[in-house]
Amino acid sequence: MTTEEKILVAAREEFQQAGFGGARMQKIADRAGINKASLHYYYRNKEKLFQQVLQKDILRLMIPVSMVLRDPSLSLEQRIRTFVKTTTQLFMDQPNLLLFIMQELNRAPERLLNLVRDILKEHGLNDDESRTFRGQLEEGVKNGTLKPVDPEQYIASVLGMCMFPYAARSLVMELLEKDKEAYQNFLEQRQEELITLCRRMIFRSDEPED
Amino acid sequence: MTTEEKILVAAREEFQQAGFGGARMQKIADRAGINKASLHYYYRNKEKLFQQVLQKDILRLMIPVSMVLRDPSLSLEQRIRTFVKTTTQLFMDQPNLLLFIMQELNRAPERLLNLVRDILKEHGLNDDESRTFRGQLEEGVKNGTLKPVDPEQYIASVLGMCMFPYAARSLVMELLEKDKEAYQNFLEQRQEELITLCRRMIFRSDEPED
DNA sequence: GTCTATACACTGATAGAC
DNA sequence: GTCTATCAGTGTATAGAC
Repeated sequence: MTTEEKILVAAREEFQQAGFGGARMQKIADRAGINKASLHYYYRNKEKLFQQVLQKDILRLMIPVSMVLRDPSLSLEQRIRTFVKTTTQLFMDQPNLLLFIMQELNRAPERLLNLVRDILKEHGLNDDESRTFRGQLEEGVKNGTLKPVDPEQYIASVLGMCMFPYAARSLVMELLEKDKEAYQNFLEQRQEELITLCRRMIFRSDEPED
Repeated sequence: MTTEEKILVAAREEFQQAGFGGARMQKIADRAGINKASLHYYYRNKEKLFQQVLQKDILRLMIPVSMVLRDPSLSLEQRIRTFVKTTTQLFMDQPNLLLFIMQELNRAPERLLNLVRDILKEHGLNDDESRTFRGQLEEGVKNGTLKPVDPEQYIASVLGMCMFPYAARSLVMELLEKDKEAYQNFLEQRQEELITLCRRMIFRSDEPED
């Protein structure tokens, strides 16, 4: 692991935990096991370092998510399963990733939205709209295979169901009166249940069709 | 409006936007239209001021939410409707409230969880467990009125569906390719759709029963 | 490339006049 | 209660030796 990488890892931890304003260059240097001056040697200043970290994290979140939403090879059924699995895996691995991005996207939207758009454009190369999540939902509603639903409202719901318990971990923990261990358990069991619940909102039967 | 209140409003805006570390006492003073020294006259230091703001905001969020979850006078059907309506109204009014609390709850959980617990204890005086959201779901599943579901997983899902589009506003906006105005529209239409979707996950029919 | 030492700006907080 | 002036502490960033 190069010094450059060690710095990025250390910086990510610090930025995710403290936010840009609360993060301290000294702490990042400590975590990375180097001197504060070396930090400025690799990344000219705090802002540049932050940009690097944030860009990497946005990629880490947006690429898998937007891919699952648009991958033309997936059936509707498979897409739901894949979406649940992908997000669960991602946030089990990176517990603070989502909230960090939500935070910074909210703090300075104009600075980041162009970046996000480029990522979505570059990695969402599927131009067959009928083979996206949205397109499949639209078609299913039109021909009556699915229960009537606004595709975008449904997508937002799936996003919320999959992501919110990770982003709002402490809040949900308290509302459900669970401790850390019980909540971890809860999240692991959630995958199966999520698929069932997502299906029920649109499918006419609880039985899978493919 | 007293100076004290003006400060709290100004401080909330600044803290919500910049976080504790990024917030500047000077900016709070400017927003409140007073001098920086007066800030310290009313609230000894930054930390105290922050605590005041955060406590008020936690109350603003947790009281209505936990009340809807436990109010013994609500039927299951009514509870879903009320939950959707309450959260929608709250976040339309206070767009940054939820994300701010998620942020701070994540940044320093140990400092805030006791506060949250006290609030929940004080305002969740319903000791008839069978008349809570959880209790009603449990009973419905047991006697077959409802589709089989884990009550807590369902509650977490409803929370996510209602709250996530507000907390992750920019993220969802981009994934759905909407601008600010279109997204506002989307959120207004969402109320109706939310009730339908929440019902479908547990009720055997789309028709309301009461 | 990595260190020590230091410059420089900023911020939270206080003293004291009015 | 509200202001001006100012201090002390901290944090980013750089200079320069090795």
